[in-house]
Amino acid sequence: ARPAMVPSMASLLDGAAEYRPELSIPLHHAMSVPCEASPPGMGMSGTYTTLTPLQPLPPISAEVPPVGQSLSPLGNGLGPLPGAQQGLHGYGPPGHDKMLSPNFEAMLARAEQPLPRGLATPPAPPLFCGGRGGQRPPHRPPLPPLHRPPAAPTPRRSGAHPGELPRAVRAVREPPQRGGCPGVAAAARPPVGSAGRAGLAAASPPRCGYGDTALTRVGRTAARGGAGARGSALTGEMRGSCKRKEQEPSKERNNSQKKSRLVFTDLQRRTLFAIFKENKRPSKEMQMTISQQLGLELNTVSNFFMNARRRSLEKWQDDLSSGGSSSAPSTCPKA
DNA sequence: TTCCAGTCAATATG
DNA sequence: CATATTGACTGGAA
Repeated sequence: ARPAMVPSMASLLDGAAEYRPELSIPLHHAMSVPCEASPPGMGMSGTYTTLTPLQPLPPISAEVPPVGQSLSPLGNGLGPLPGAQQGLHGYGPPGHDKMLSPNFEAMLARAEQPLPRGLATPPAPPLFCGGRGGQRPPHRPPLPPLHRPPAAPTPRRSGAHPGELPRAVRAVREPPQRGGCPGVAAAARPPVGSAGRAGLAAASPPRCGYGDTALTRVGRTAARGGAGARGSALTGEMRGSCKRKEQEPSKERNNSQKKSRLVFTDLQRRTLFAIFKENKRPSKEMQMTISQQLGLELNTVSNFFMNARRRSLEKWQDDLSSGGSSSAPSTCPKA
């Protein structure tokens, strides 16, 4: 009983196939998402996630041990997601809400960049140029209240995109870690209490590229008792935000527990971006599936899309205001 | 209930 | 070390 899956989605995430020769399945090279903005010399084609329909997707489960969720691949051979939505529906029709900023592709491009690991890695161009964030960017005045640009009318709750869900999010595979760190992805979601990785992280050199992200965060993550804690556990406490900033910083901060920010693995990031590119607002079911397949929490996935939507917009506005033509360069002109 | 804007703070990068 | 990036959290609104 597999509801229609989004073919586009599946094809969407193609390109990563090469990572796993063993699984080498003819991926639909038809549309590797990112190619458009891929930086020269770096086709992301090689670094993509493969969400092909009906592909065995053991990788994730293997590399990203879901804390409590079983990432059963929705596909052949793999059991249906346990609680899950075998029948995902809700994937917006591909290309549905394309409210991407013209430059958004840069984002994808970045996401698609090959792992920096040892390879010639192009300097990752800043995606959301000007990345603003909470920290007042020295060069960037606080963004004025964003008034949604006409061009990107966010269909509030567009009733969900009646789309199909890519059964896709299934065969996500971790690119071969060039450095030889197999299964770094696992770090993305360290099993609760997986302190073991701490050592690894410690050993790893600090600056690793996205590809290494997983490792990068491990150290702290482990320290905090596992990323699993993220989200729920940390709810509130460590996150001094908005109004809560007043609270004493040291107070609820469980002493030694420094909250570590989750850093998506290359695979996760790419997959998410790829999906985002197709569907800015995946349905809940879809998000759940994605989360399961990627070994992330639903909140995380949800946050990702939320941030992506917002940031892609900001980026866009930014470009516009900068006088940049919307089709501006994928790279941040400013700065 | 979900989404968003505003923010924070951990990370990544130069 | 300074700055940029980005995942996450909060309160409020729809």
